[in-house]
Amino acid sequence: MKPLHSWEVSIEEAIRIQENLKDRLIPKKTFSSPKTIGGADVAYSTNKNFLFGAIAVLSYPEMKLIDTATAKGEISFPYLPGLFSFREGPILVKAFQGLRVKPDLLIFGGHGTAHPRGLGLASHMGLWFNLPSIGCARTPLLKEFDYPCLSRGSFEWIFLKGKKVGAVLRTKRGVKPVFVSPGHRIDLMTSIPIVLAACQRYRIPEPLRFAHRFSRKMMHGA
DNA sequence: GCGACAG
DNA sequence: ATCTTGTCGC
Repeated sequence: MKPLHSWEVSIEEAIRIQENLKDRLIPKKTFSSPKTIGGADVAYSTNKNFLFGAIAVLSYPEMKLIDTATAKGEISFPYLPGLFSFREGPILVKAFQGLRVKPDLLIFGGHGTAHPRGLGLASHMGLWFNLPSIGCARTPLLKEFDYPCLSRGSFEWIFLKGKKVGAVLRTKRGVKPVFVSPGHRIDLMTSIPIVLAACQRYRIPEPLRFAHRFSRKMMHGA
């Protein structure tokens, strides 16, 4: 795939890139029914110098592991809420290139459009890979939302300037909800049932759980 | 200026 | 994110 831009940019340039890429997002479903779903996650070494990206591809809706790829790299961008993709993006691109089976859709451990400038990690990487993508974060970034009731599947909207940009979704009864928002080539209403279906027994979608496990495994072995 | 702030 | 022991609950 062709790089959309350089990753070695200043904070000001990164923000400008986000504002430009935002208009290229396709906020609607561009696929029929996904046969595979990938999960992307990154682990950080204790010494604070390296990071390890992992992408796991699972069959959908069976959620059986089909393929996986990992990559190691040096941390080259600080952690700044709102600029997360510039920190984890490069290593995820590297991991993605090692995949033998490309997924029909990708779920990221971060936000999509539920982001101050409408371009979280999932949106950014969805554009980069030109794939439908969903953001599924464990904690909120935007603050305008209510908590859903305790039953699995219930949700509340996340708002940004009066617009619904995401959902606080209860993926497991009585357990802290996750924060779902569409990334690229998908809409919010389509994203919710997909994330729910990807959560079999745990709060976190299976593709993300696999990716998390593999990224940590690589970190310990390297 | 101060607090908030995905991982 | 990562560092960590026990501990409460299904």
